[in-house]
Amino acid sequence: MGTERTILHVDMDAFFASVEQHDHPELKGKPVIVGGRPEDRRSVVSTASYEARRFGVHSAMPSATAHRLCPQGIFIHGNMKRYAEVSSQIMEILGNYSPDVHQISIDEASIDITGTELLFGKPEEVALRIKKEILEATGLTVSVGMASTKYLAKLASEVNKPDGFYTIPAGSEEAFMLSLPLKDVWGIGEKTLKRINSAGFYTTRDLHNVPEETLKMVFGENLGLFLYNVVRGKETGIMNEQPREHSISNEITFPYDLTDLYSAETALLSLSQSVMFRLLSKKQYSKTVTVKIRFDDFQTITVQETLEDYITSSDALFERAKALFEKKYDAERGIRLLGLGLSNVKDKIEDEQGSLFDFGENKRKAVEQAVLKINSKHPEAKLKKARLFEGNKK
DNA sequence: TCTGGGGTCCTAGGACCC
DNA sequence: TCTGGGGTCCTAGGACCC
Repeated sequence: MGTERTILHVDMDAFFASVEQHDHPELKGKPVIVGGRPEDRRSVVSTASYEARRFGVHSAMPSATAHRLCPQGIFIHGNMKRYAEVSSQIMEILGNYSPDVHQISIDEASIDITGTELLFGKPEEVALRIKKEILEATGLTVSVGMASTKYLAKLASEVNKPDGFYTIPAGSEEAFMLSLPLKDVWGIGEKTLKRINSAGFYTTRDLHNVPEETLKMVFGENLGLFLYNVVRGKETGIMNEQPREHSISNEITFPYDLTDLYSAETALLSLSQSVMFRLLSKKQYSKTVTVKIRFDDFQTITVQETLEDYITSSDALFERAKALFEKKYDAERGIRLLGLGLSNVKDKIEDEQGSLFDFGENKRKAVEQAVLKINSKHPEAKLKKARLFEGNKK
């Protein structure tokens, strides 16, 4: 006793679409679809309002499909800056109730309110107050789940969406999991569900009937242990630790497949710049470069390389990206997507001595940072490489 | 109607070292 | 001469999530 924790999971309802409906009241009650427009080739839905969901529209669906299902849908490109602004407003409210706020994505967070009863009152009251405060501050509804672990609180928040509140009382964690369809278990996606079904299991109870060792034998050490614990409502560790590593990447899907080397390299140059700017503006470092290529048949491959020294300029990054890309380039295959990422990103170089930059690199780095500074002060004064202009010309 | 973009984590094999 | 394990780093691919 006394070790029970109380976690609230706060999840915005149809976040991007709700922000649009709030900012533009004429959209209220209408099927709003935030994401790519149907006429944009290869674009998808980011968020659909509940009105649009009634037509079967959902996230990640091609926008053209969404348009077919819901011709009266109002398609909006979306404004990430605005969404981020509302998001931080909400996180600030949560921060008033506990120092232990874990933001999971732009529209959800969990907060540990264990032991705050004397300060703020009963947990249910805190949950309802948070809902009310967020509504007053932003005009948006959220769904809140309450349970003894982050994982279960997250599942609880899904139960009465939208504008919901649901508690999994201490002691009934296992019963809750046994009542949950397998497809709703967070962490079991399409592929894993199929795998579980092929092994002859169709419900959480089916899995519950199997000994730990058997699950590990059939599904491997990690997945086996996860399944064993999750159906018992026990801590799975899936949402707990701090991220071990960090990466920065950008990718682009072309409206029409690229077929020539020059266009592909121009795209890589542009990606090198955006990735490097993001890295530099956070004052971070990386020496691992990954190029991602998706071919016209949707086969997706990656080529990766860890360098001796940290990358300090977008030119240097571009050179490495180009070399990696050329290893896999095949003139016979169209290119649908190109991505470029840096992984194992660090905040500091632990050993400056071990990675002295040569003078040229230092100079280039200084220029790069100056450009970045100008860009962030005067976003309209976009200093771009001549080649990018050239690439944009038809 | 073909399938976005930005992430994290896991698996598995090979290299290399002890 | 032919044969160990364990640990760590790296690469490539894949699953999952919002």
